[in-house]
Amino acid sequence: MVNQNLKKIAEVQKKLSERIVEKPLNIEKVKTVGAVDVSYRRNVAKAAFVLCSFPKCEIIKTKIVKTEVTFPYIPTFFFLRETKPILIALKGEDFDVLLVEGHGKAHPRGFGLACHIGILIQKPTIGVAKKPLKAYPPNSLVKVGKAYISVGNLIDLESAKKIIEELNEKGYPKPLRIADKLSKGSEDAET
DNA sequence: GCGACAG
DNA sequence: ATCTTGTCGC
Repeated sequence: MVNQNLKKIAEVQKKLSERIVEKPLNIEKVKTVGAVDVSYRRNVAKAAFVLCSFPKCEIIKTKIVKTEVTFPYIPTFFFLRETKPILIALKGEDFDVLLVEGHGKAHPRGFGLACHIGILIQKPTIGVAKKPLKAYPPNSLVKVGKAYISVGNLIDLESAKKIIEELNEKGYPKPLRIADKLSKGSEDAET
């Protein structure tokens, strides 16, 4: 029964949420910001990674990796679908803070995709989503423009908010807009 | 079965 | 997210 497994996974999420470190991040020391977004086409997940300078946000590099889709989308279990393509896209990359398309702590069990990625890579991560989930911990969510921001790992909400405000462009953080556009791009000229 | 929420 | 016709607003 899939639901029983999800119940167990939900318990794991709760347990892992205790390992999230929420602390102020010295923005003066943030020089680069990374961003990841994933799009889908049939059974292929296309993850786009964008690296930009901070706070000027000049694009330093971009990258796209394709992987096979291994899991369906299930609300509040988004990480099952996106973790693998994101980790592959991040392989070998460096940055001071990472923006993740999806919620962080603003999740029913306080452990959205941005937290999951943040625990795995042990670097500051910020969750950025277009819509809020139905339930989330009090004071875990803040809106900047059209984006819903929450803590991923190794940062607090105030620091995260400041960074997103710096990167805000047309209501959404610039590097994620670019990652979104890239991941959806139709540069299909391959074998 | 009903209810239903990131992408 | 993706697919995809039609309609509304600028």
